[in-house]
Amino acid sequence: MAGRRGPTEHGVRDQIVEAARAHFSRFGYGKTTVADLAKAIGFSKAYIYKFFDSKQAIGQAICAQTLEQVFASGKASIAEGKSESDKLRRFFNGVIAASAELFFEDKMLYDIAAHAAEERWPSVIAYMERAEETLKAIILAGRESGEFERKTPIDETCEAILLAMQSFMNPLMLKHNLKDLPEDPAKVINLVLRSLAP
Amino acid sequence: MAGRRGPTEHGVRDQIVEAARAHFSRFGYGKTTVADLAKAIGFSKAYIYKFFDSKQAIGQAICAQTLEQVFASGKASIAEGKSESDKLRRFFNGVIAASAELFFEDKMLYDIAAHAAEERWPSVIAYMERAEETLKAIILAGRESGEFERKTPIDETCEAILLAMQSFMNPLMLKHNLKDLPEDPAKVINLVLRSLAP
DNA sequence: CTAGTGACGATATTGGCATATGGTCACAAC
DNA sequence: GTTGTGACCATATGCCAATATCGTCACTAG
Repeated sequence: MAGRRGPTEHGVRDQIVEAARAHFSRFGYGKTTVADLAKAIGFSKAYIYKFFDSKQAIGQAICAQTLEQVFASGKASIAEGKSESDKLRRFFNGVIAASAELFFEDKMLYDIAAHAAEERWPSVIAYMERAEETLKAIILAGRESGEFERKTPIDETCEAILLAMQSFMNPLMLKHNLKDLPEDPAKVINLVLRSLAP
Repeated sequence: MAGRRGPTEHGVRDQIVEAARAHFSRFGYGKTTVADLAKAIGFSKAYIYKFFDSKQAIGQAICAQTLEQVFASGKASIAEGKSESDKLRRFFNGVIAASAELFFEDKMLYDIAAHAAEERWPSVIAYMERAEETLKAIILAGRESGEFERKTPIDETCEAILLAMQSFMNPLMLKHNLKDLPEDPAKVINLVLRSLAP
């Protein structure tokens, strides 16, 4: 994990993350100081730096946590899918719905994610990689069952789909596309499914 | 035309636009004052306002001009296309190449376009509408010739394609996708063409 | 050794004030 | 009528000192 320090497993690290999540969510990243976090957990500011390289590293941790939840939401939506097409549709809808909810219900955390996307933080890279893995599994299953075409190289297919969905998957871009949810992503998903037809 | 005033055809209007283009390009929108423009054309600042509602209206004009050139670049690329698929590919590649060139060669003007996209200025709406028209013409021709499928409603097809290509067509989003040009858009175009297959 | 901190330097950030800028208007010249 | 402007106001911007914040380090306690 980038930006970490000291003992990997440690109660204080968890306390820091917990306090950071609460503060970032309520006051925003910019308006909370690491002194605030220190006060919240009852230690000195210097002690925080035994566990994290920087304030930004704490931001990374919160962002990773947040994106993890968004991703989990998409992953969970897959279960209800009856076919691989359906699973693909539900996966994207799930992720997008969770992202949009984050935007409306927890704007401060959303802004961290958007900033992370802009700066290409590892948490966003990891999030995209996991999305790609999940997508790949669905498509391979669909190819196996004859639901999808098999000619196009699998990696190109996955990359292309994620690029096409980028406007809705990437928090930085999604925020400019909120007004036509969920219709717009549905249109692109339909296009993607047409492109997957055997 | 939004933000305009006074005589539609007028030499001074053209002078203003010309001076604005030169100044915005060299110093940026923020760093050029309307007094600068007035001085450049040898009139008083007040006279500028006989032709434009606001400084932003001048920015709109420059942005419209810039996007017009980008669009024209894409439109011109179509001519060399041998098939409708080829035309579609060339159109997007042309637009994206022109946009990228603008980014690297005329960053100041690019920034105006990106800002316009963020604020949904009419010039950007018009640009997207023209792209949609052009795309629609190509697809209809392709449907006519049997090159493309005909089941999907034409408007949904066009909207979906533009949404899928948005990351590269929209200046605001393109700037985050410059590092993998032209491979990344090519992947999405391939996906789009697969989705159009009969 | 581990847990923990106060004090410190370097760098952001803020608040207020002077100035610059966007935009209007009444008016002059023709 | 059209062409053109200086003077003006309200707001935005730039600037600079005071302050706040980040991050480190030497150090203490057990």
